[in-house]
Amino acid sequence: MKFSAQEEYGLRCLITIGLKESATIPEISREEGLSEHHTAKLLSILRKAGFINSTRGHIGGYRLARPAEEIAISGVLEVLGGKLYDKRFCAKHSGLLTMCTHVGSCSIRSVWRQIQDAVDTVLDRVSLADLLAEAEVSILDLPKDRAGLKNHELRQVTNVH
Amino acid sequence: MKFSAQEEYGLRCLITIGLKESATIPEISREEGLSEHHTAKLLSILRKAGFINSTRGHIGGYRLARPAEEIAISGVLEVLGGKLYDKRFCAKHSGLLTMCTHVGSCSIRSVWRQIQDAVDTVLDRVSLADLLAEAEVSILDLPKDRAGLKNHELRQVTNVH
DNA sequence: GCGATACATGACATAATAGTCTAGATTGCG
DNA sequence: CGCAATCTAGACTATTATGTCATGTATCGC
Repeated sequence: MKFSAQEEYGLRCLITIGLKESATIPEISREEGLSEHHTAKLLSILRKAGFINSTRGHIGGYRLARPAEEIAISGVLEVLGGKLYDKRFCAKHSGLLTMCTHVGSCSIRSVWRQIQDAVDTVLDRVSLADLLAEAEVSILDLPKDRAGLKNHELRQVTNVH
Repeated sequence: MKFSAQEEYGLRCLITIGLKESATIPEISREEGLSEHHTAKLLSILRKAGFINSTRGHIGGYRLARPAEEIAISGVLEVLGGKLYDKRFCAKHSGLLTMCTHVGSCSIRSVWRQIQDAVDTVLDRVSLADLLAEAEVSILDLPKDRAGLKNHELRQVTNVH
């Protein structure tokens, strides 16, 4: 069970846009250390899903389509990485058979569902606004705690991530 | 965020062994609808991780290395599919940079951790014994509820999976 | 209008995952 | 012993996820 790269990077891009109100691909790309093409691809997914709006042209860029409070992280992750346990799951895992052998007696399915529920419970409580608030606090805290530290020193303090 | 095929199939194989006390590759392969080679690969992972023991030769096969009560599903899934959020995660997702831009201010990391905790809480409560009990009950229930139904009828009742 | 700055899109290349196949080693039985 | 049933290991292939690239479209300011 893993988070996909698309979930990680896509969510980061969304946070960047939220923090800056408005941002262009080159800006986001620079901030997150992604190529512009890669960034464009991720933003395209977020835009098609209705989380952000785009404006073309000289002073164009992206901004949130709705207030951050109304953007649930669960929805964002679903678009970027799919549902953990979706309806097609069992159909896709019937091995060589056309039908899963466990019809009517699938004890694993219940575990998957429980996990899905637990994850949903966490995610439904978190909106983009929560993440933005957290990011802002962290940035403000930084100079106080770590003023004067070089990058390689910082790495040790924070154990990288 | 997805379950991997290896997690799904590997766990199923373990359940089959638990239910039958002892099972061979051809048996498990038949029950789960997997090729024998595929089954062998999955069992090899489970064996190396110490969940099952193997015996070669004519009357060989696999059996649980410990009582099902002592086999935590969390451990099994970790071996089959890795941790959801492990230490190398952020290092692997720094994009083109050698170091993540969010050192010291990573709001996403906290979401990933919360999800990881929620999943762990669910999984730590479940042992292989719980899954075996559930599987046995389901099998016993079947004839009562669905006696006389053909496969294609069953499919409709149970909505496949 | 035209050039600079942006976004849009789909084909392509690369890497990770999933699953197959070949060859070999071990054990029990007659 | 020699054969059949069983596990073991690792190379190979196919599929999917990731990320790049080339090309095209829209908007603004001059």
